[in-house]
Amino acid sequence: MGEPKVYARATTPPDPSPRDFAQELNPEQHAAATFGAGPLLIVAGAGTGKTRTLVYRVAHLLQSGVAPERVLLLTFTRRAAQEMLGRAVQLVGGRSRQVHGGTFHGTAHRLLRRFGAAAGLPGDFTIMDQGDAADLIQLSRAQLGYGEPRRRFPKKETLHYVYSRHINTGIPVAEILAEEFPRFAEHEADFGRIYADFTARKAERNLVDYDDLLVFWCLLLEHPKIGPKIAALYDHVLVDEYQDTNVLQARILRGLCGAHRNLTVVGDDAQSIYSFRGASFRNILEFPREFAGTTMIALEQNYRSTQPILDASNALISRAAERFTKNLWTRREGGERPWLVTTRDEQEQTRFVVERLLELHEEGIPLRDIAVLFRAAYMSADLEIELTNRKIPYEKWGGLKFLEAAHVKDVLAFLRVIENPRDEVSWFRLLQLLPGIGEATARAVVSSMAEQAWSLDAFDRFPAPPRARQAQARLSGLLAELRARPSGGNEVTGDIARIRVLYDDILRERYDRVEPRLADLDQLQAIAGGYPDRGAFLAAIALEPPQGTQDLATGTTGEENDALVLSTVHSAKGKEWDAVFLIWAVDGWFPMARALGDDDELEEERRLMYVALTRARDHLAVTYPLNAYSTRRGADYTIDQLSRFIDAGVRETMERVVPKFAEESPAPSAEPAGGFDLRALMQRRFGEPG
DNA sequence: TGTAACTCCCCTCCG
DNA sequence: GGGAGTTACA
Repeated sequence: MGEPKVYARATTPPDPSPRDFAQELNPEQHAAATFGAGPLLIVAGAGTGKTRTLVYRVAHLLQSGVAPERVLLLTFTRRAAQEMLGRAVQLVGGRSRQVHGGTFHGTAHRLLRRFGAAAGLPGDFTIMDQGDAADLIQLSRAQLGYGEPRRRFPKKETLHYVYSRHINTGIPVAEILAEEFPRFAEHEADFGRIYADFTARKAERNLVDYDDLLVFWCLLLEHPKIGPKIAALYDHVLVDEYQDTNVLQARILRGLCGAHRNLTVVGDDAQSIYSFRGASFRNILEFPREFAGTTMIALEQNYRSTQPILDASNALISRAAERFTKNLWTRREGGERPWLVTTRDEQEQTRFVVERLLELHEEGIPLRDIAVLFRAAYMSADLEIELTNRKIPYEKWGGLKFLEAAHVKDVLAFLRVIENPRDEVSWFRLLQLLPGIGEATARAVVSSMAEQAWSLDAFDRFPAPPRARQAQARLSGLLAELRARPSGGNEVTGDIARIRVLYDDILRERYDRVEPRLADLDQLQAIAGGYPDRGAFLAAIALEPPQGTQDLATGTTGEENDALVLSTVHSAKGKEWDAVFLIWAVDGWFPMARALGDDDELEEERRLMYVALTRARDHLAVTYPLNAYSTRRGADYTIDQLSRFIDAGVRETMERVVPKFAEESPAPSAEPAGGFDLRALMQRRFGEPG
């Protein structure tokens, strides 16, 4: 629902004749793909053909007569589902397209539009993203009188985080506060009051946040009348990346599969990296207990990486405390050891990465088969500048999203109040765009509109301060005009164009860096062209936000332009490249400073680094600078140690490298506390004379 | 009383 | 580069 339809062909070719999958899979993969009925847990290490197995399992089900629309495939991103179903088409033909595939949230959305009314959820609800939800909580907070800056009170993001954590994990708020925010424990009752208001507010305003999508789905499934109806839609449910699901999602699966128990989940506990979304790797560890009679199949043969890369990865993860034991191995011969690269500072790290990737490129590796990974999006800033200077094309995945930019949210707010006149968050945002109207006035207007059933008249009549009058009239005229025009007919782009007649001037006045922001709006307009109506556009953009710059490129699919990939490790999940660079492998960066004091978080950082290393097929380089500029200290300082995860055992599996240019300027004076033999490093590959 | 301009501070990961 | 907190001004 609501996504642009992209079909490769106008007509479907005849289904291929049945194939013998035993020839195309290894014994474990084959057993998993052709498994019969009942709960199945596939524990699949990195690069062991997890996706392939799942694709073949879908194909097997269809080939053995299961109707495609009775199969549900839940994946981490919508794109992953499309990719898998596309591959299933190759195996068993176009029927695979009718398999229901998508994310938990996307599927929840589809089902709620269809069945939500019966449970008291109107069909035309608006989906809020995380920022919107926090803004709405802020309104609840102000309403209840917690707005005054008296004692230390949690900010809206914290309020929302605790709420979301409670919903997704089922842990009582008091417990979350005690464990993670002891300084706010005394405010527990206030949290409760704010959450009650927030929940009521969402219901009155017809707003639904990410957590609600799952909660409502879960509640519908547990509804005596509607639950069985939804559960009866599917005979088989398959879940990818199970290690990144939370207890709420597990509960949904119980409701969905309780009757037939045909549930297949695939995952790798060693790659669980989404605990901040309430996911727990214990979910996958406990699956066999949760679903009695589970069959478990482990995939350990790796088809991606060379053995030296696997050796380093295995060494890294072997320190993890709790896990299904598995050791990756490969039949691939040879391969060089991963490089551990010491540089003097960030600039030299950048220089190393650029020179080395150009070298690999000259050896014939396309840029798009090379990736630079990092813990957090901002860590690639220096590299991006250099790549731009050198005119090396790149695309960046993850990090600060396009949709979080203030000017984009502004424009979406116009569309949203047209779609849902009760959208308080968007009204609040729009009102503050008018000159002379700030938080207090906006709040007063919104509450008076709430009393008047959110009619546009109510907006028209409010006594704006004199200098806002003209803008008020223009805005009112625009909204009336857009609302009068029925949505549809591919005209969301037109809507945005009209909005911009009014808004571009506001943008110019309020923000700096006007040109790139206007360019963002051009892109937003282009994206909107792919959707049939405003509702579909707004839902899609909330549920499947464009992931990187590539998604925003208009018209092209990216096939013809060869570009290096820069990505956060999180966004690199499930992907692979011929050559991978992991930069900033230093304590405080990776693992991040705030994880250092918490064992669970530290373990997750370790798994995250494991994900990073296992993305590489042939070449892997882990780099770290010895000095950094710290904004906190306002000065250069020496880094204490490289990432604690790269301990002696891991270093043994790696080749130590110091870039040649390190010698062109004075070497760092002191050996870092982590304790490497710098002189030995200097002798390596790059340091050797000639 | 409320807005707007100013300063300071701190900064993950994502559906 | 944005949000929270502070201050000057209508």
